[in-house]
Amino acid sequence: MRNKQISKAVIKRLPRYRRYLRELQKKGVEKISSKDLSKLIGYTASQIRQDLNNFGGFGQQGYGYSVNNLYEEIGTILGLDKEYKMAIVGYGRLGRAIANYIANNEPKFHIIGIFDVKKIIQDIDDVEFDDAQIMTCKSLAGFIRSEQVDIAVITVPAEKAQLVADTVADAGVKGIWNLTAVDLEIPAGIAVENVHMSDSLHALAYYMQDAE
Amino acid sequence: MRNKQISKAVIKRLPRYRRYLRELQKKGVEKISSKDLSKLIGYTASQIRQDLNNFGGFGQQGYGYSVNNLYEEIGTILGLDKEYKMAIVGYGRLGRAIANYIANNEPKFHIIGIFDVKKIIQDIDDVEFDDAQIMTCKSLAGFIRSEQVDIAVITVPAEKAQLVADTVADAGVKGIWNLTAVDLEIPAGIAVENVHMSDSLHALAYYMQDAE
DNA sequence: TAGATTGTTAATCGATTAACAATC
DNA sequence: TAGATTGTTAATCGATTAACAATC
Repeated sequence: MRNKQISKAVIKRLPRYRRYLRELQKKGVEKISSKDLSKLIGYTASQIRQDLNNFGGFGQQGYGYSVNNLYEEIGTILGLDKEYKMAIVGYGRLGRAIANYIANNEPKFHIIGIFDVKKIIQDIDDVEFDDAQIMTCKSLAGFIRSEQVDIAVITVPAEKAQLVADTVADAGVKGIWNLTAVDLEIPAGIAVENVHMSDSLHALAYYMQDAE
Repeated sequence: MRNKQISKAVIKRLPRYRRYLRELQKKGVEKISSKDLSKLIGYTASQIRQDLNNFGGFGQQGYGYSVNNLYEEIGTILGLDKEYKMAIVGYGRLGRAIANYIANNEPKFHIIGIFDVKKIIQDIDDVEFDDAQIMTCKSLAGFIRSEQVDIAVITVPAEKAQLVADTVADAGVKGIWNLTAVDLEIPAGIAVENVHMSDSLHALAYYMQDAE
């Protein structure tokens, strides 16, 4: 547990800062001021400095921020300097899309197990996931315990989601990434992040009324 | 354009209210007070009443809210009483997962066109999407114009995302649902909603540090 | 009517923005 | 050194919560 409680709004902005810093890095930009970053990212310079100073003084007066350094620092704050063992539960279309994304874009996150109601003999998409096995859900709890899985990714149908969550929580995962359309009840001490795609689509419908 | 500007925080909660009301509806619950809804959904009763009263007085003193009525009202506020024509741009694993989700769960959203760099002769997943054709991206702008597509769903690789956004914006879509890992620059008057899955995963990593 | 619960105003809390002294 | 820009405190703004009169 950290000393100061950082608001969710701040945490939600960190990955975004990191993405923009990565782009700057790619372009070979070495330093950036909060003012220039503000123009790029759309937050006020003041907010950028406030956000970063929750975690330490990463800048230098009169100079700005080192792009490389700040990128690394934010990674560390987020915990992206560590390695994570993941199990994907539910290997339908969404499960496969997520597995593919992680395998190709998230080097710190390792898919070590894939679970589905049926054992799928062969990955039809023919992708390698750190030699992850595809297993039936029966072996889920045992696998999480024995392999010390850190994160369970839940992509099962809505009506199965809570059952899966209970199982993986009980088996000792530290985090749950919930991609189903339901809110899960999770014991305190286990982190949960939701990607509610339907909520996002419905918000889009709302904003389209204003548009034209 | 509406008279009062409603904050994004409120809009983000509406789909969630609607989901819980749908569950109550399924269970045959006819009325609910803000107090009971609060217990269920986790927002304060005060906030629930404030949120709803941005749009009108849907309740009745001494009684509460009619579940059916409130469900319908929120749907109308969100614009879910209308029909939307959609084009999916990028038909990889994520595009297929999204197409499948929409076809099976979102009756008001109609996929009328699917675009990819290559024309895929046959949908390998063998799903019907309102007879949507699969076409190459070359025909994208023309299709959007002639078919009056309302929403473009962007699931192409990050480096192509802005190009696609420019194309569909220019061709006259009213909304863009962005599932790529980049932020898009979109002309004012076109609604955008982002599902940044990688940001969500990175936030999860952060919260796992507090957990244990 | 009495009890319950809304709709709405007022109070509080937290987050964002502005300002500026510190300092590179 | 002079100029630039941070780190941080203070001011403002907006969102959430509390309170209660209105009313079903």
